[in-house]
Amino acid sequence: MSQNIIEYLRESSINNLFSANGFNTAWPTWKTKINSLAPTPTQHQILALGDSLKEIFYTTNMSSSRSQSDVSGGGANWEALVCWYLNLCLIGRRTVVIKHSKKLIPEPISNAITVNYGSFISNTESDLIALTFPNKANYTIDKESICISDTNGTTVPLHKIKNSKYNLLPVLNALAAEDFKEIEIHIIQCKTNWNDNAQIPMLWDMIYSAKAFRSGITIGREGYSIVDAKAFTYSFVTVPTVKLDKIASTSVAVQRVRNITGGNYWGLPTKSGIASSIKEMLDRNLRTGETVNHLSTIKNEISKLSADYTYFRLL
DNA sequence: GTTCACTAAGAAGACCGGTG
DNA sequence: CACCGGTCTTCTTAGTGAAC
Repeated sequence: MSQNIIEYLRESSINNLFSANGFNTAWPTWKTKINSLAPTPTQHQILALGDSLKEIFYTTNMSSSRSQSDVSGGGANWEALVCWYLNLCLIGRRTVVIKHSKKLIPEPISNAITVNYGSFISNTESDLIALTFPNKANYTIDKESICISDTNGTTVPLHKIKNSKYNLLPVLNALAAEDFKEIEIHIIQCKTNWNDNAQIPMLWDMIYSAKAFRSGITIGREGYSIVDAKAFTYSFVTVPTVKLDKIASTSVAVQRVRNITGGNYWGLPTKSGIASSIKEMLDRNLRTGETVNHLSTIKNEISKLSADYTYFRLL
């Protein structure tokens, strides 16, 4: 089966979600809900799942007993659900959403988003990262045909020596180093509750959008910086778990995230002055790379859900 | 030299009740 | 209504040792 490096990265990203225990146990319940919302999925139904992500998320939150394990696992699960949904809407395009993992993020990218506070190197531990790759041959041809040299000029072997597994991260590192200026980086900060945590995305967005600091803080290392990437945004996605009547357009929590570069979103239909549906992020931040919109690319790929895209485990 | 499996330690994260 | 402090579990990563 021919597969380009972008779709292989997407597959690896989704498989990584299922390797986490919390997501794996929640999945059967969510899948039932998703199947009822999109029974014979059309492109419109798939995209519209974004309006119902909160509903899907809450199907595993119904039990009245609120144990500490639900609390702790909730955050990682929400991240994973958002990651799964965005990747599903991005099939066939050149954008991949990755849940933070050293195994899957190319080093030039993680170097670029690193914040140095004096000599302290703060890996932002950002939740999700969306990468849009350029329209170049290496990203569209079969991943087995890629020919790329690393930063030392050595050709990167496509497979590991012993077990012949695909050498994903080294290949990505080399590609990202060579094409860094043409790659878009979008950080997607996920939080389940809104009230308590709105400061965090606000502060990180301030840091990333600031041109200069009085002292001590710099962004990027090893020669890579977000200002050199093709685009950079920072956005916020919440469930939210707070009661909706407590959120008004005048609330501090809303004001805090209103102006961040990538926008603020939730797993509900768009509400003017408060937050947009997560599905709007696709058009706003993750649109480039194709001339047609997401509905068109999903429509083209939808028949492959039972073949090339079984790793979404939708069926 | 490379890869895998396993273990231990560290960090992240959500949420709630109390307070001014 | 915003903020703070405290709790507890899960996930990730680094490290070690064994096998090829």
